[in-house]
Amino acid sequence: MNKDRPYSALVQRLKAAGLRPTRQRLALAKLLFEPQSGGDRHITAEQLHAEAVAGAVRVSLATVYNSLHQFTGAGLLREVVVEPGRSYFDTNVSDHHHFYFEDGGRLQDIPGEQVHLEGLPTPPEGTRVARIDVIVRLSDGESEAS
Amino acid sequence: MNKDRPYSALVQRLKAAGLRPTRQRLALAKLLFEPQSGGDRHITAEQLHAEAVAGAVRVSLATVYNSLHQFTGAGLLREVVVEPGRSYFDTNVSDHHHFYFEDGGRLQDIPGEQVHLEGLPTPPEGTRVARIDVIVRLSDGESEAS
DNA sequence: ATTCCACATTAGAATTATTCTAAATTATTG
DNA sequence: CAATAATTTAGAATAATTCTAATGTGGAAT
Repeated sequence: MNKDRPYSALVQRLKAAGLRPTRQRLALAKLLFEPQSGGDRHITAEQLHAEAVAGAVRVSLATVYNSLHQFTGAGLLREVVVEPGRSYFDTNVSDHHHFYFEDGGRLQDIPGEQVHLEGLPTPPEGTRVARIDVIVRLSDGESEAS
Repeated sequence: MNKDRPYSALVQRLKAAGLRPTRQRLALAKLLFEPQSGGDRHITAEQLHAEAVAGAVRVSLATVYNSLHQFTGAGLLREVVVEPGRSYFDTNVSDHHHFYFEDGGRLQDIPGEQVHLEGLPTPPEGTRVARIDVIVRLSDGESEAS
């Protein structure tokens, strides 16, 4: 009784991205993009896999990795690298930046509109700017200047 | 005939950092910080280990990792994370940013003075900004706007 | 509907970067 | 020079991710 109504919006998104709307991709997309379960999220492959398993979705870790990379390639996700040996995937693909809480390893979005970056040199000949990442690393402790 | 004159400047740097100037730390520091061999460098543990071995320095990979982390903790190096699963160590610890060439995986410094970042929100209560990383990711191909 | 086939999924092995462990070595201090 | 504590080391262990080869599945064509 929940097999008959496909999540049409998600199906469309996947199709538009050239990805077959398979059972597992749909389930993962739902976890990632449906507002009630997610909204803006920063999630690792392991975490998403755990969520899927907890939600009675049968999907392998390999498929979670495959899907995350395919979604990223299709512009549905953005990969954020903050620490060596662990990748976060961000469901917010609009232009924005991040706070990173070093104690705890959590990420938080900083809207892109309010931040202005000036004085960057022009990229070398033959290259173009694919993306600019700004990561503000935070530690526990009050800032010193009063 | 090169054992008697210690690289006093490096010895001092290590001592000042609370690290014993051992044979291997000294050799690694030389590779990292001596202008002729290095200057501003972005290097991985594996690369540094290979250089050491090539230079007839007997040092284990574990010690290279240990030393890199100790140097980083002491403020002699800065760790730069650009891609999952690989850490670069930057011998330039002054305030600056990076170009990252996605095709090829190379890093290049962008001097900090010329870049201005405005409109960042104040960090949440109880935290302070440890560092701000700006990574401009470059792909091959000319920028589209003429 | 059934068949077919390219695309997807999977379990488990393999790989890669890094960290850990416990023993051997070495720098420093007395 | 001996004692002590820090350091180094080889190799095992871990962690995240990717690969592989076999099996399963979506959807177009019949």
